[in-house]
Amino acid sequence: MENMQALTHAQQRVLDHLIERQREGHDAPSLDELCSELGLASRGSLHKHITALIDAGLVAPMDGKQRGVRLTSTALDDGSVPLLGRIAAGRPIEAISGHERIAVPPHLRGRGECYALKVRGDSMIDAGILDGDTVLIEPRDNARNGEVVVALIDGENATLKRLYRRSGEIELHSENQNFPVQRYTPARVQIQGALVGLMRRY
Amino acid sequence: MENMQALTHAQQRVLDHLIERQREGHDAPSLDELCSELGLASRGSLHKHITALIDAGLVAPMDGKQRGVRLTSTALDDGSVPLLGRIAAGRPIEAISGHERIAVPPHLRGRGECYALKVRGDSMIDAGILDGDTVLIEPRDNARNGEVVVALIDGENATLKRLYRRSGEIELHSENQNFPVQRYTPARVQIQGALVGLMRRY
DNA sequence: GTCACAGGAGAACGAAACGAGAACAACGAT
DNA sequence: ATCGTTGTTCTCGTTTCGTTCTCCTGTGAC
Repeated sequence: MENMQALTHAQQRVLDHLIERQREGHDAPSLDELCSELGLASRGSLHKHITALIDAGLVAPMDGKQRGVRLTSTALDDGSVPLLGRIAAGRPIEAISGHERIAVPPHLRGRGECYALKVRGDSMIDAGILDGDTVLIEPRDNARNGEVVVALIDGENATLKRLYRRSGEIELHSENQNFPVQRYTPARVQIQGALVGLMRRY
Repeated sequence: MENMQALTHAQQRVLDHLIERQREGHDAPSLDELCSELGLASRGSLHKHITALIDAGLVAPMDGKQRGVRLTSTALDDGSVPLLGRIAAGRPIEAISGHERIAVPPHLRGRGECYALKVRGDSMIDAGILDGDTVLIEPRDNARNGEVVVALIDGENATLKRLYRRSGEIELHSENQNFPVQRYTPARVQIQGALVGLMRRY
């Protein structure tokens, strides 16, 4: 946040590799291991980059400890995901106070970043999405036919619905017989993300 | 949480081996046994690592006792849970090969130990439990009225059903109109666990 | 061209990790 | 009592590792 000067090419490459490593569950490496993984022949060069990353606050300082190369929480993926709010049919997303986060097992997440929403209401009950469930949303602006998406209508109302494209129109299906199918012109519907996972506690 | 300094390589290796051992049901080893299993030649070195793990709170202190190497509960709790098999209506649980485990966020777990099952079939679809979902089961031999349980009928068939007690009988409801309600005498129904969580990937 | 700079190679040093081995005390079985 | 096993503690040498240093090379700006 404070020392926000851009990283050089090589520093970025080291950081990317560290993040990749951690995502795959490897433990903290030694400098020699990192060297061979990065195709370097000298620890000294690598050490320069790591100290630069420490100065940038992206890597935790390793005070002489062996295998001390660890990512800082900012760059670190601790398996949690921001819980942004509640979503229901026909209302905008209700923001949840503060910056709450919720733990999510890796296999429920998509590839990239995603966020969580609490479901309010029974509008998707026939899709097995109940009131109180937590859904994981991968931010996207497009979706395949039949995917469940967070759709923003007229820039106002965000809802969780199953999306179909039919002859120039967009159909948003509530999976609940009591709710009618909604049809809109593509211009009115903006896709904000797609459903990639669900968690429920009993 | 308190003394959370990273373990060294060798310490981690010892800890991993101990966890593996315990998960496979072996009893507590002696230092010599551990040495040969780990490929070490000296008890002294191993003992140093074990005391380090004790300091880290991952192994219970063995005050001179023989075969006193026991793991702390925190060491065993890596946020994963055994994935025991698949469950469907009317068939016994299909064991899944090996000792597979699956990561589960802490808030989905009940208080104690629990395990995971993959759901096969649509018999609980109206309860929002779909084919392919992963359910978290807390082992118990009793349940409150209306809870979803893993019930073993006549010691043979395990199913996931909603349980009600009605006038001396036990009713097992499939949450699917196509499946009839099953009624049994209490003697024929054995409760194996209760549903505490659910995960689904899209 | 000169200059600055990013990037890498390699050597050297001190500290820590690691494992071997020996020695000793406590304990159990024979 | 005696012997073997086990936990514990110690020293010692080797390896690994982080750190620092100097030196070399390419590149872009001036």
